[in-house]
Amino acid sequence: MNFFDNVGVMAIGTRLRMLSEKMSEDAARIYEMYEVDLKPKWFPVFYVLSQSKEKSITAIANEIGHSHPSVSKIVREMVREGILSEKKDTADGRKNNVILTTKGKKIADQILEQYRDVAHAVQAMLDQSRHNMWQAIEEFEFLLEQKSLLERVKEEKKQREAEKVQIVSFDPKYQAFFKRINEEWINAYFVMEETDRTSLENPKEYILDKGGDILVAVYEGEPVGVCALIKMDDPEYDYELAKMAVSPKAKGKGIGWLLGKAIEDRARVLGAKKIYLESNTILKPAINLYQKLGFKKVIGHTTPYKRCNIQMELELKP
Amino acid sequence: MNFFDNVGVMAIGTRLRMLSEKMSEDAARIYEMYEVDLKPKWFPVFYVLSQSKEKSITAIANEIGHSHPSVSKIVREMVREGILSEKKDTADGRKNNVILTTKGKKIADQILEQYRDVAHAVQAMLDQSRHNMWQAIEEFEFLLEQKSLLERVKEEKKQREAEKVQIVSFDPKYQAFFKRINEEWINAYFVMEETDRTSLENPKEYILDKGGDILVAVYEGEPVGVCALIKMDDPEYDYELAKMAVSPKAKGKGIGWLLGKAIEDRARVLGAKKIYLESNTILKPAINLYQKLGFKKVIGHTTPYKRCNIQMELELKP
DNA sequence: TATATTTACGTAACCAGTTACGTAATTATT
DNA sequence: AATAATTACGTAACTGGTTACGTAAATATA
Repeated sequence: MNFFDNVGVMAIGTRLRMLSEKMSEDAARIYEMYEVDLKPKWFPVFYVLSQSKEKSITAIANEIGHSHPSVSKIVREMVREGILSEKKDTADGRKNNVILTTKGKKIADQILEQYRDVAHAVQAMLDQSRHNMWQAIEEFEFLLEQKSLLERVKEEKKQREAEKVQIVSFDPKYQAFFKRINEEWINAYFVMEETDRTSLENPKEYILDKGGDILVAVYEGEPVGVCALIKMDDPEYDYELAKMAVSPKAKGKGIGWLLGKAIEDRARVLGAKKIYLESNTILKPAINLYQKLGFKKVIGHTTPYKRCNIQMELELKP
Repeated sequence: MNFFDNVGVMAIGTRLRMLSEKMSEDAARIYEMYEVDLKPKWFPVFYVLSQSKEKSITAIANEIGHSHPSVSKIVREMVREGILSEKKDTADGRKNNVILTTKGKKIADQILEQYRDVAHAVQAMLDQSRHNMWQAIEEFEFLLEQKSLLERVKEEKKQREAEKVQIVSFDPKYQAFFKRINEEWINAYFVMEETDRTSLENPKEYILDKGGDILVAVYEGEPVGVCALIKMDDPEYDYELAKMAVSPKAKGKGIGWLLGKAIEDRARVLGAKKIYLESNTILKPAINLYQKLGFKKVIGHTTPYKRCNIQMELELKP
């Protein structure tokens, strides 16, 4: 079965399951060999009860990392075999406290030698390995706790896709996209204003010819995002970042960030010291992005747009 | 959940299963993220078919290490989704050849990026670990192939129990045991002969007083095996190993070997150069043991016992 | 004190695998 | 050519877990 050699780490989950199955198979026969009347699947429940007096179903479930119905079923089976006994908690009528019977305690004694032998055998295997599996599992679990596999893969995807995104200068062929993509988000949250219409319909006249710039994010040949840098007539600010929009189907590729960074570079080339923007706090992902780009909130500026309730600036270090 | 810290490597199987479950959980959402219409459990089947043209159910099962009913079920599901198509083998009417449909092939193209991202993410995790889990699994599987966990545990058990076995000199209190345990195996396979009766009933007179010896294996205070060294009146041999018997309930603890080794030492102390024995080839485990102890078959000796059809000797190096 | 929320736990249904078994086709043997 | 053994595969039942959901008890809140 050289399947795993070919498919590689992609199937690490499957491989783990198969290894665990192979080991559990032997487990049943090991119990038999020691004449211990315990099903392997009972072991975790049995173990925690052998270490403590009585425990409720959920307490056991939490300790061994099973769901409570699973523990419930296992306990029922073990009660039927006379290994455990149940009794309602006197203080809390919901709780079903479980405890080892005399028979159960006898098994706990018998099983001690089995523990020792199995632990020795497994330990010997681990010691013979160059890569210690027990510690490997521990580390792997730790890493998964820090960041799930899903998140890790998501990041890989984003990074790979970001590499396929190109930021290019505006070209008349992007005019329709530039207009549509901005109208979309404005109409979704607000209403179009006159200022929007003029600049979206005549970007050359109202943005480029005035010394501003427009950048377009292109993914697989298609425009997926835009951002404008508009020349301002202000003593404090040179340029305004505006008309930033990313196509919904291209979200999650880090395009906003790439556009923002490219606009920042462009402004720097144009000799700007500070850039300005206006937005609305209901656009949470946008505000978030601006913050990640380094923009800080400022107050005391007037705006021609009704929809804006927040102003931000970014100081450009050369 | 510090359960595993307490119970240790005993629960390595359970721990593997849980880790694999945690990973499979994310798998479903990863497929979703890539908009690939594939259930994670379909992946192994899908993968082998994407690498080859058509394959029969059992061929797939063998390759991915599943049972054939499992593959059969998965294939049915995938056919229902239009990912695979089946057609009877023309040469062999029993075979059900499965192949990717056009839709399936399209998925195979889509999934390539997912492979890459997942492989990268997992590889990054492995690279961050001091103990590489992928290689650890590989090594562990290799070790299990060499010798199963069951066998390893069996050996541990045997060794531990052998340590609890003591070999002591004969004492009249073992007389009843000496007689009974030998009668048992003789009656099971043969019939008691006059020579048996006299030596079993009067070991002092017929064995010890003539310069021989009897050793008893004691386990947890109980006699569980015996072996006699009988002085011979022969130009070639000094002593005969005889009346070796181990209690059935104490089998598998290596008691025969311990007795044999102890008898060998005893013979050496008594100045023997060679020891002799007679047995019957139907007693396979016994012959096996004698061989392991170093006895070699010899021919040309007469025996007072009807049941014996093989003679062996062991040369004692000082 | 009445009501809403949370907690403990059991039952039911599901899931992804298995083993057991039956049937039909093929291959080997007499 | 007839018969036996093997192989391919499907169905059914089982296994060891899960999630979903309902009920009853306990606790928090108005």
